[in-house]
Amino acid sequence: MLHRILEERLQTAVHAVLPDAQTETLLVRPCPDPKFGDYQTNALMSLAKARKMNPRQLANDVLAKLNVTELCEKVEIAGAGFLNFRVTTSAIAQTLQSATRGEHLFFEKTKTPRTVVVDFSSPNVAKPMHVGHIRSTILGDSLARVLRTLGHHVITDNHIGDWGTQFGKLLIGWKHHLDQAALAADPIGEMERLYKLVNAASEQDGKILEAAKEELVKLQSGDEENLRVWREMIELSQHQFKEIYGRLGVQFDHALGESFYNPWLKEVVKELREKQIARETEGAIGIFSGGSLPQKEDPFLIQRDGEWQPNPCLIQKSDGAANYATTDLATLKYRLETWHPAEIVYVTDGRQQLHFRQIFAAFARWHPEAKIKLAHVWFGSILGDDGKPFKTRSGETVKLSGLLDEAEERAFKIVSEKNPELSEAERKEIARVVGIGAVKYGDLQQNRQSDYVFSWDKMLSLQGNTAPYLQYAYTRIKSIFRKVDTSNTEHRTPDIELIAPEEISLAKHLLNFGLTLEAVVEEYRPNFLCSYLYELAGHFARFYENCPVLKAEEAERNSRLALCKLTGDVLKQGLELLGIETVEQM
RNA sequence: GCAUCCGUAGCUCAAUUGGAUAGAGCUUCUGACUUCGGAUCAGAAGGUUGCAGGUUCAAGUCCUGCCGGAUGCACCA
Repeated sequence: MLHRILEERLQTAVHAVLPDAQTETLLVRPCPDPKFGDYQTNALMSLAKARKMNPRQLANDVLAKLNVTELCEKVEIAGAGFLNFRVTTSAIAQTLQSATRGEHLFFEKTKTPRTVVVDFSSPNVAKPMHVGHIRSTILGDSLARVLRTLGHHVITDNHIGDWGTQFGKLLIGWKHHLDQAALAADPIGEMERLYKLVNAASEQDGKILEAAKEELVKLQSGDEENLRVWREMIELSQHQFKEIYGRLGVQFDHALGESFYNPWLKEVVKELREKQIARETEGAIGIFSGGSLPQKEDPFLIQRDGEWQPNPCLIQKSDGAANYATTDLATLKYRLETWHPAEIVYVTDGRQQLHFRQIFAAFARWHPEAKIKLAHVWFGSILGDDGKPFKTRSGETVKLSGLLDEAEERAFKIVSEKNPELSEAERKEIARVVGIGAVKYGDLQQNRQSDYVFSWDKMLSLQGNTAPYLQYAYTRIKSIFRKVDTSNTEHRTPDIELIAPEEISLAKHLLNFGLTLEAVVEEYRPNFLCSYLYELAGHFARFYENCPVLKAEEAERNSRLALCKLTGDVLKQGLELLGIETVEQM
């Protein structure tokens, strides 16, 4: 890509002036404002600062050594020491040309592929999936898609909650209050009812809580009857997962639930005790500070009344049972030994930040030889209009299936209004793609770390910066190609000439696709891709308004057709990376 | 109390991690060719980035102190 070549030239020039300069910092980025140029670098300023040089003087020296004559019409020094590149339209056209020949789609596969495990979604057995699961599911899926497309070896794993203490209560409910008819009609609803029933009862009555704990112990020690019920609950839940993931188009390579790691839990605790990373505390076993980290960065310390107090991570409860942390450590070790990843990405909500800091720090002490990047990709909470954690008026969470239903219904109403001549089946299919796309885009489009104010209208919005806007741009392109005689394939690799300003800015934007994908992976933030695609659709819409394609003279028409084709390809690929489908017409 | 995150236009959010004149959408108002698909496009209006200092060529972004909010802090996951 153009910016890569500029980067290489810049690095050569800088090394001619400063032989010891660090290459990684010499980056070329798109200009924030086209009036400055197409690409810029600000690296010379920090370089000059570190060496106490005059930044503009350094820029001058570098510029004298810089050879980009065949790519740029001019390179200017601006401000405190920016270097602004104005590239020639023929250099842009050549890049587009190579794309029409199928050599690339404005991105390059990585030269250093890594194995990356992406852990996301993680719903609980016997509970309905609700809006809270959507962020993890969609974020994780999108990150996995982008990583994979850039050439990394990705393993997705759904760490299902199938082994928690909730099963004690569920077992009590199942044995004493099960309504078979309700279970047949709505298994998740019935299991949820049972859980709530017993949970409420156990808050009133300590005996019920005790009984629930006993059922749990029986389950975990292999009681036949309890295992049978437990398996049935999982089986019933699988149907729900399958349905939701099917609708969302999300697939996992593995779905190793918490129960999968049960056989290793004792050993994890034993090893950690032997290595003196964990020790007994008030009957339980916990991991304490290793003392190697600065106190402020140590996740096993907390400041209380001006003094540093232990903040242990418990890996075994006083009743001898393991917990969440134990399972996570066993999981980590299993993944490391099974898949040998260079990186594991955990997509969960931000409330688990301390937990993961502890897990990562504990693992580093447990297996100091392991060279692995552990990333907690966290996201904000879903809030109601009142700024508090989101609940419906009756105190329920919004169920994911209902959300998706409503999204499709709203989209169906709009499609039917706009295109009543389409058959119902066609409108249903378009509504599915548009509705689900809107929900996904609404989520991915914002910075994941921001808290999330839930609103039906916003989540299901079909106007403005939304998936339908991008999908619509795509259908306009497809519509053009329906009107072209496709038996004449001449338009596929025509000479591309960029003359109109709308053509040029559209073409320039296409070149930044790869840069965007790299940023998405670097920061684990698909919203960069959303912004990119939204701008791309905007550039296309302006091009479309101002540059007739089919009515143009042959050479110009072929050039513009090629531009349309490439825009369509990038839109489709980009949306696909967000997990969003496209339709030919809508 | 301590920790993490946040406070940006009337509302909902961006801002490529320290870069140039803080950008979008929604809302409001004005306009557009007898449409290569109007689910579109152009324009206007809207800001002391919570407050006060500091660091530097440059601060929404980093540091300090306040104010306000969310979340987490020992046997839930």
